[in-house]
Amino acid sequence: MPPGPLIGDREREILTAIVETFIATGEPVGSRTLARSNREGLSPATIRNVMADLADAGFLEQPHTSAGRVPSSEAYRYYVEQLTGKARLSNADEDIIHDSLHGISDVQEFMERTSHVLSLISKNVGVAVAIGGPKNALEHVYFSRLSDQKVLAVVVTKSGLVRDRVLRLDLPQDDLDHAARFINENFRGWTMDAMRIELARRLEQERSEYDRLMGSLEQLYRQGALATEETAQAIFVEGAANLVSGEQDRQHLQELLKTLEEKEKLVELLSAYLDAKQEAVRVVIGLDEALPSMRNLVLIGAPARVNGEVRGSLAVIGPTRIDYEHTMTAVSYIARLFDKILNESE
Amino acid sequence: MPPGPLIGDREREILTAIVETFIATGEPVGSRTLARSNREGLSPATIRNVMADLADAGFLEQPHTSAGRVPSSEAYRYYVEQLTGKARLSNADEDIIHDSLHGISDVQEFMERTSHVLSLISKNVGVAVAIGGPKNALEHVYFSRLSDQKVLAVVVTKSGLVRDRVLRLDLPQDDLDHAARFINENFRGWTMDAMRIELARRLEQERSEYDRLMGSLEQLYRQGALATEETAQAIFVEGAANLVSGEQDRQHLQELLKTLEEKEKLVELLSAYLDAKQEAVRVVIGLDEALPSMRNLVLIGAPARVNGEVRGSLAVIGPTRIDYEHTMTAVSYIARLFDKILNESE
DNA sequence: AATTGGCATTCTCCCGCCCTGAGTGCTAAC
DNA sequence: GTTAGCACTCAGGGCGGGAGAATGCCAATT
Repeated sequence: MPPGPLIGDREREILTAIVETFIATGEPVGSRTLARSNREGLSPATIRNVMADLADAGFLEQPHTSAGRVPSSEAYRYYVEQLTGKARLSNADEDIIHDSLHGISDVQEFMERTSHVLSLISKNVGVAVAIGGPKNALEHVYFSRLSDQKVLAVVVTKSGLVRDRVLRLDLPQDDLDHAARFINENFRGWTMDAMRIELARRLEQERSEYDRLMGSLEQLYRQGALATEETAQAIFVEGAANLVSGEQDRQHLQELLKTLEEKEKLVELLSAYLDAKQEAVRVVIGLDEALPSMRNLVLIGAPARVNGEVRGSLAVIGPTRIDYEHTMTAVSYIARLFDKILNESE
Repeated sequence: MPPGPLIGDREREILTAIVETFIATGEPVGSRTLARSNREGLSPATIRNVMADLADAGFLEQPHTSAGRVPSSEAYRYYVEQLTGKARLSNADEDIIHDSLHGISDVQEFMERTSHVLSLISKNVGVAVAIGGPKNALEHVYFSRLSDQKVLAVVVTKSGLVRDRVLRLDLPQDDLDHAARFINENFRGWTMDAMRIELARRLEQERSEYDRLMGSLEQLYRQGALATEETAQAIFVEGAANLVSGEQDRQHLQELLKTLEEKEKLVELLSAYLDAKQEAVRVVIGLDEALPSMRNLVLIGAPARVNGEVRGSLAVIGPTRIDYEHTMTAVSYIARLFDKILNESE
């Protein structure tokens, strides 16, 4: 091996071969197996030498002395990096995707279906989040009295997120209508953030003089009628069952499933690793840094954009032994589709 | 044993003892263990005789010759039947429940939290469904144009279910407003079912003469703006991870988790076993009749009513080895709470 | 100098074996 | 009706001994 931890052609080829056969078989791969499958006729002994080097460099690990080698996290990272990204989805997969996502017009529905589709074609866990960030533009609001104590507030944003909540509030329908009209006329098209700030300012300003409209607005505002969480509006997780076959340790499996049920944690995870700036698919290897129960799992995700604006993220969570190329292609395909489908429906 | 499959006092006592220790330990229970724990000093031999009788009657099964006995489904049914139902919830449990369900005012939110609470205190799978049946009374509807091609339709029922959907429809806001006003003025308080039937009748009647309002109504109706599914509006399942420790067979576990992800199947299951007439908690042993993947599981559920009207159902799904008394108490406690909490907020 | 063949060595996994312990069923005695 | 005793059955755990797969190293080969 040349000086330094640099990897030459031969090493690279063998490393990817190891990673690929390990992904395929799930068992530690030895020099003999490798020699057979390798197109250039290298002898097991040669390969052993290379493998020893790779092990020194931290790319391979040995479960025990007389077992084959297993790729380390570093190896997976390296492997993913040198993928061409030129792979295409099979027709069957494309059909599944199009059948499921055809004719959808709002973000939440898209995400719901997407988590399902992703879990289906990746045979792993599909995750999709619809984000209602502060930059979201207000389409309109709508208040309606349900009963003495309850008011239904519906906030619709331009991005197609609908948020309804029931408030404990006792205002007559007339006042509600006035408040809604005021907001719709003054703030349509504003970002939710800007709207809230400006509204708060005006409320402050006119606090002294009593005004019926301002009174209603204040009450509504206080009760959070206009809040759209900065974090997720909706998160969809599907295919948890697929992890059963992979994970060996019973205890661990249980923790894992518990974590997948805690939606907030997952949202954090996604937002921690998938940032708005990134363009394409990102692969995160070693999720246990963020969530200990997720050791041995990887995340393959991408932001979902419409006209460059992030509206959510989608991802597959699976074992390190996942089919990287296929999953990455699928995720990126759906991410692009997201833009296309929601664009034409707006 | 007296003639016929009748069970005497002695038999009953031993049977419940077997069921209880099996639930506690999870291992086949033998005559010796039973003799020790039994308050009246019966010898193992005597117990053996009784056990043989019980086995003949179909209440006990033997995994293999030299193992103890395991209760059959029949035994569990019998056991549940003879429970007094007088048990009270622990303070800790009551606190958890009240903390989680305090101050909730709509059905969907209640159900969401309930599934969580149930899974927490039963340490099994908590399920809760909010039903928007055809008997649901219309509160009001609301239509709003989102873009050229899209219309948001919100239907609110008296029971507090909110259903929004985005339609592909191109009507001006004015027409939408007219349509909404028409429906609200004419049909407020009608059941969704009756409303749809009557509306269809009127549309049919006035089909010949062109009317702008009727035109809009027809389009909205056609697009399903007013449909509230007869089945569930929302189903919440939580605690699937709890099944991991119980189920031994890997394959089976996987099927099980898959089934739990298929919400429709679960709704069917609940509606099949929990009928509106029943008053209190029902225990269903042997779910595999309905869903094969659910062998070895039981369902402990109850309808959730407000003022006698069914608004949903809640249940715990767990292994046959579940703590029946505790779970039944919890389910019935929350079912009663449902009535109380939603009553006072209306 | 890079490859390769050979060989001793080191492990895990699996199979068969035996033994132990728990539990039953039956029979005879109380 | 209850109990003690006893022969019998069977799963599970511990032990031992290959078989098989890999490795590491060394010496031979190109």
